[in-house]
Amino acid sequence: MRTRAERAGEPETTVGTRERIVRTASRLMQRQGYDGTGIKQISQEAAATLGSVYHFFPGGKQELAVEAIRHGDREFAELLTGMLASAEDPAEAIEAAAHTLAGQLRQSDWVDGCPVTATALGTAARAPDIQRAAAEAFARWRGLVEAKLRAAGFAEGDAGDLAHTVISALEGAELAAQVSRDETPLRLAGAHLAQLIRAVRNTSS
Amino acid sequence: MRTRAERAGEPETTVGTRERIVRTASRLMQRQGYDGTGIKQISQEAAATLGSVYHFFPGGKQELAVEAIRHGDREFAELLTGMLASAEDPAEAIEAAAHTLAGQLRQSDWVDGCPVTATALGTAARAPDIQRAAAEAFARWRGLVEAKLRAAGFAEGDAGDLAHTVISALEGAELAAQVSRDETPLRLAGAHLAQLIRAVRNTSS
DNA sequence: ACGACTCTAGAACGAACGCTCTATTCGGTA
DNA sequence: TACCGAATAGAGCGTTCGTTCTAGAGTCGT
Repeated sequence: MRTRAERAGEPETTVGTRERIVRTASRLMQRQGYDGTGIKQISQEAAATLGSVYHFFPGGKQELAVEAIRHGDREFAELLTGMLASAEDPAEAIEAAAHTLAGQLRQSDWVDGCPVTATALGTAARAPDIQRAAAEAFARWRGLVEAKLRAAGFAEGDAGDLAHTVISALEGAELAAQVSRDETPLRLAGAHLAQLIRAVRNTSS
Repeated sequence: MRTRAERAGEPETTVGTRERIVRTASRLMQRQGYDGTGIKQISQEAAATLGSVYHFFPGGKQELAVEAIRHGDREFAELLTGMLASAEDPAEAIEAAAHTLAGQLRQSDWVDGCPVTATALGTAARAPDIQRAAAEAFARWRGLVEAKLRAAGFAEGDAGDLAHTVISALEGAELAAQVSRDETPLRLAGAHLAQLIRAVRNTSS
């Protein structure tokens, strides 16, 4: 069922309670992790009540966390799609993506890292649902990079392998940058990934 | 003051209470994160009492977390030193390191990832001490890789830059492998890092 | 006008949290 | 032997946790 605001087709200025809860949960868990984020904090910052939270997510905190990860997944996938489209050459596009990520991370005062890592880490053993949602997110992002490489003429195997390393390296570099409060890891990862992509292109031609 | 067992020079079979607490805290926080790990759980699994924990760590949970990260730092530095010494060629050594990490991760049923990431993530904004200890760990590991590259003849700038990316990529690949419960990210990261190192060596010669 | 239903609202529950406190045991030194 | 500080031991503090519960407000078809 949709709320009045949604039915009226109002713009994003007013958003449904459920969506507000998911967005808030995603942002808070991204910053504080699963255990560091309380349901009450989520409901307060989302301007919702506990009743609403448990109405929309009868599965409780775990169900909410899964939805939060899926939200972060979609969010980053859109961002990545845009960044990959910024240049025809995949090496250039990925280096640009690294710089964009570095800028956003610095702008948030090194607080907003990967939207799924903090939530997934530490819950993997306890909550298979959360771990699975995080794995799906990684796989989706990898698929976007792979498609970009395939479109640029890379062979199927090379594209898949490179996509794995691109996502891993970006993820790790964002982590290192966040912990060190320094964008150098992301800058260097971007440059090295571009160099690696070009090296693989040359060896396979 | 040291305990009787330590003074007597007994082997690792008996270890002091303080060390036992630190090791347990490091292992638990590695798996469950900072907020997911309780002081009481640590004291129980370390076969110590709450009184002992607060006797050795009057700064409470935060002080204990800093010591836990430092412990993980030293532990991984030793592991990395050994892996880097396994081959003269740094490219081979790092690829071997990735494989070793993959094996250990799989062996722990994808539970024991990086010993500092889970603890540092989510506490960065709240606890500067913890964030600083994690940053120091990353810097130390990077220094080890840089020294290996320098010893193999890489120029200072190239070695430092590559070391950044090696640590970032290994970190991210371990994360991806843990979340996906699949060692492919670590295997590919090792192969690609070796390829990247060789490419840099050739361009600078 | 009216039941049916969705959603909002927040008090209250037991459990667990980090931490403080006092009491007790123990080994080394005077 | 007497003593002292290190270390152990755990009851209990106030707070917060995730969750449940009942009550009310808003909106629809009929």
